[in-house]
Amino acid sequence: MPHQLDKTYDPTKHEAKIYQRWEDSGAFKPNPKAKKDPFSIILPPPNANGHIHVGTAMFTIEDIMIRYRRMQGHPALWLPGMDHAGIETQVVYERELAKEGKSRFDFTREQFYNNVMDYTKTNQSIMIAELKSMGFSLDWSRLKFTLDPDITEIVYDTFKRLHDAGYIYRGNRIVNWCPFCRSAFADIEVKYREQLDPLYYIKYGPFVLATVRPETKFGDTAVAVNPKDQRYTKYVGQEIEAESVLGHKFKLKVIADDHVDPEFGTGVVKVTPAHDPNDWEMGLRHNLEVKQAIGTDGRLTGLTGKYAGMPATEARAQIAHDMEERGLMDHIDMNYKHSVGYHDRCGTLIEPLVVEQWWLRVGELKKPAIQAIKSGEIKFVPERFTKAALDWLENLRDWNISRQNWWGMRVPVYYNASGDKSKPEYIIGTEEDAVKTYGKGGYEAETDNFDTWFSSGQWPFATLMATGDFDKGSYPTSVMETGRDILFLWVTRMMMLGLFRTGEVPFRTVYLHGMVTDAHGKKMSKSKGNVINPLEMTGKYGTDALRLALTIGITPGNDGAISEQKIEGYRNFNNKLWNVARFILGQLPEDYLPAEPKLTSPADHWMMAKLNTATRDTTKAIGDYRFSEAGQIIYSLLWDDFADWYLEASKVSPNHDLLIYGLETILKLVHPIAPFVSEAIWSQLPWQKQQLIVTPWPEPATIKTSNKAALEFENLKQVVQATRTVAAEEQLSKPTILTTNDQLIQSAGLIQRLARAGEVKRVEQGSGLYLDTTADAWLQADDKLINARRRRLTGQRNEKAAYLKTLESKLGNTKYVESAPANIVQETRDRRNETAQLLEKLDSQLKTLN
RNA sequence: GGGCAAUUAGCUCAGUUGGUUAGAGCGCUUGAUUCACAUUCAAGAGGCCACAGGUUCGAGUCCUGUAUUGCCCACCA
Repeated sequence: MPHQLDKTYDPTKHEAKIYQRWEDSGAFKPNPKAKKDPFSIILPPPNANGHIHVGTAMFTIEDIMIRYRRMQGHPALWLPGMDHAGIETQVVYERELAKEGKSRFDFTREQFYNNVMDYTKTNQSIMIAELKSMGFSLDWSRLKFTLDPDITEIVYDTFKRLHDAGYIYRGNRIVNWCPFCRSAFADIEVKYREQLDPLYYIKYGPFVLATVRPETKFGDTAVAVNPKDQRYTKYVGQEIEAESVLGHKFKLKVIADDHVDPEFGTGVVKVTPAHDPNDWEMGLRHNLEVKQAIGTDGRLTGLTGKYAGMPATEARAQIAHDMEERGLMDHIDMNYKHSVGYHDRCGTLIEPLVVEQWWLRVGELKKPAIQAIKSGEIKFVPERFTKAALDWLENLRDWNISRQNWWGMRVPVYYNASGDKSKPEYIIGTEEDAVKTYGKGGYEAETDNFDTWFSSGQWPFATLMATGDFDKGSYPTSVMETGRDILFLWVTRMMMLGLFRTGEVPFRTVYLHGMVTDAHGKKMSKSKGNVINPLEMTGKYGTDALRLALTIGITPGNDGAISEQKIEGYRNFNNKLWNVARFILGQLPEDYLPAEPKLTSPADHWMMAKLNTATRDTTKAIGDYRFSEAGQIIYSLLWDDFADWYLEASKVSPNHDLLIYGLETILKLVHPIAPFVSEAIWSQLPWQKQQLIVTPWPEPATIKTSNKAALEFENLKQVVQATRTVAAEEQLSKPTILTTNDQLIQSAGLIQRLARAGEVKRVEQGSGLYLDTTADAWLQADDKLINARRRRLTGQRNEKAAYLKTLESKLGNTKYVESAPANIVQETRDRRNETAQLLEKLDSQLKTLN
């Protein structure tokens, strides 16, 4: 019997080897022989621009589902991928460049792209190694990258199909422009921050009006008032003359528009269609000219005279100052609080600008997604996100899918530069197509890239099409598990694009996890210094410890706190499991082979019942996405039941087959959450020829357990615990237990050992300290001891008496007896009887003291 | 402004459709320990389940309202 298990479990000795063995054996690939329905999850592709973080480690949830389904006999596919993550990677890379005092403008666009590609590829291999170290049973043979040629081809094809269906258009509209990235962004990529800014009340001909942005006044093409505002009715439709900060006079139309709030400022607003989304809308309604005062570089344009070339932020103060000098400033409110948009990736102030972009018309596109949610074809865990997703989709406006960044997937468009007006303005396709259409040199390639979410929004079907799994039942995928924070950014878009392209939902269930926070529920951030590095933790405590810490005590959709202390606790759990195995294996005879366990002692029946219940409950919990609960059930099964009671009991008379059966069952149950330690122990079982990862999921045993026998052990436990309590409180050493119960006597040796009792004696009539159990057992005690216990006994007695009273009044309530379910009422009756009996014993005992 | 969470032991959190005297881990107190594990064992203390109403035989759980905290969305000249 090879049972040279170390005294403690050392994860570093096992993990890498085990992972290698799993991968080499092909266990991560969906088993073609598995008979059940395919189960598939697409890994949300991590951004290949750094190391994994605790958020990435949360994909443990997916591994749990995959391992569980694999063991259950489903062909389970977990498909890994890597995201080029467009702007995010570019920003990270540019930060690196900045450290060397460089920027992307020190390179050609092509050089830059190639450098980022190298950077990404390097990071990818780091990332892959780190994902492997987490124990993730991803099928690496199917690894995909968002910029792979086959993926790109599929994304391009979708784009063409969308275009042909009339969902794509190119338009010159106001967009969220980031002057640092020199790119437009979607509304959802703008994060608003509340801040204080001066609110300038400037003189505009006959008006005084409030503005935060005097620097945009060169782009003003009207002044607006509310149509109902009596104060200004006479001006509506007129032209006013005002003085420019540059000295000259100019004229502006006065328009009436409902958007203007008469209560705000003076009720007059300058209208700058080129630099404000609302003004843009007003411009459309009133057919106003669009004059661009700020360029894509964030600097003032030629329109602004001497201010041209000045960054907009600087220009503001300068212009305000100059206006004051010229007497054009009425006053300044320095306490104006409002929220201002910043680019969520690079943190630069967003400049609304009018720039031509590619747009996705969502009006029709979103309908099937809305329908799929409403009909329940796509379910959310937790459920409350259903409404959030619906609301978002219903209010969704056209999506700007083009980006002017340098790192990304190019929009596959070629423009007509042939001078031949009979040819189309642009085509969608390859360069070859462009040559065919426009002739050599007769075209210009689009330089815009796709919004990274436009391509990753196609990830489920694109990856499966590229690997050839699409038609083999892996699509729709079973579950999409990802962070709550990208519900709108990613999940809803996958629904729209997936349904458009395939006619089917991309996934049936969306499971959203919350954010991982520090020990006190605070967001982790470098500046706070509270970041937990998953690799540091797994190195110190083992991967399984981290995985358990990310599973237990964490609720779907809610933030979950994690601390080194918590991880350490689960390291201890793994060590406990290891030592349980060490202990059991150490006592097996040479050449032991397990047989079907026979239940002989009450402890056996009790343990078997516990194992069955836990198996059933764990299975149900995992199936219902209650992973935390599953973890807790197993934790308690191993530690509280198996180790603390059954193993201890087995020391008196071991039942090897049941010990092994219990150990194996626990290893199977815990494997999805703690794969390494369970596999490490499993590999020590010489009769097990296949790896645990591919071993069938346990089912409740068919062997009959006796409730009566199990209950006997439960009684014994209570006697033991009650004895321990008294012994601990009164500092007794080896107390004598008296009992009138023959069954207890049969387990005398066991009780003696577990309770550290001196003797267990059969008596005709009990005396001494009655142990608070349903078994008839007493602790032999002299008057001194009983007197010492008197206060406690009285307390106990009063507690029972009060409880009995509530039970009796409950049963005295006819409404309760009539309307509560029969089994609940019966339970109450049983408890009443038990309590009454107990009370009687306590009373008679107290009487002997008087 | 709209929405969603959360509020339960000192801390971090469970508590599945309403039904035992509300649980866990950590922390704390006391004690133990050659015999699988000090990454251990045993025992203990600690809770008006945020507050106020309501529904019900019965509420931590359902409803209404209030407060505090966090998040999301929209608007802000």
